[in-house]
Amino acid sequence: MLSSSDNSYIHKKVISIGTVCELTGLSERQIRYYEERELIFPKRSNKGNRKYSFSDVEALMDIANKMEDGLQTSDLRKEITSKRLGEQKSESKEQMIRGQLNAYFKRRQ
Amino acid sequence: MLSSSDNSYIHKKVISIGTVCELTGLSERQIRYYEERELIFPKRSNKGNRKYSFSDVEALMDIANKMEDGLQTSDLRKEITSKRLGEQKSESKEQMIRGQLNAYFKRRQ
DNA sequence: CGTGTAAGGAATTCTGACACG
DNA sequence: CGTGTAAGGAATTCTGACACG
Repeated sequence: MLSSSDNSYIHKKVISIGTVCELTGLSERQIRYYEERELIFPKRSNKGNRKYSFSDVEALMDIANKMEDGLQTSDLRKEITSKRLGEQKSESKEQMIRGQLNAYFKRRQ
Repeated sequence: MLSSSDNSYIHKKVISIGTVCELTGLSERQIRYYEERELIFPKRSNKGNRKYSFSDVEALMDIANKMEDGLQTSDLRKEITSKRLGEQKSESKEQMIRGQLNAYFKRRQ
């Protein structure tokens, strides 16, 4: 029971950051920052250029949505960790609620 | 009955030429030349950079093999056209034989 | 015919830092 | 905390052309 399908190409790291920006609507700054916070893990080419897979792109779109909902990168980091431990359901429910509350108060400002 | 599978990502043109070189072992020059001969059709980014799909990469590896077998780009061009017309079998058989003969004589030189 | 290469320019990407808040 | 930006450098990509054969 895998969450992401194992189509030969989805995990190949071949897309450079500019193209990822176009696909996700995120800025380079945001994408690099999410890497710094260990939410995504691009490969590096010989000369040091970041290379992303389609699954990275999917992950980034998910991250973008959750950030909009008011979650913090630390929340998303925990989510990734707890996914590994199989405790996803209860954890993410809390975070979903917290995010929605955050978003609510942001709009009220 | 499609020859290439329709996995969401295989046809997305997101790979830049340098990465295609790494994936195929071909030079930039060769890849651009095969485009000039209308064997592949990359997209262009806003600023004019070529973007290839995984299916383009597969096509290039096929092209590379056939060029090694002694076929010419014009042969491969015909092959593509005849594929569209559904006359693939007889045509490609001739070309295969021609290619093998060419390769044979090349080695004899 | 198919491919290498030098040429010059334009666009891409990288890092570390300052800024705001 | 998350993101924008200016800075300077290095690597990428592009086109048109000459070369060999």
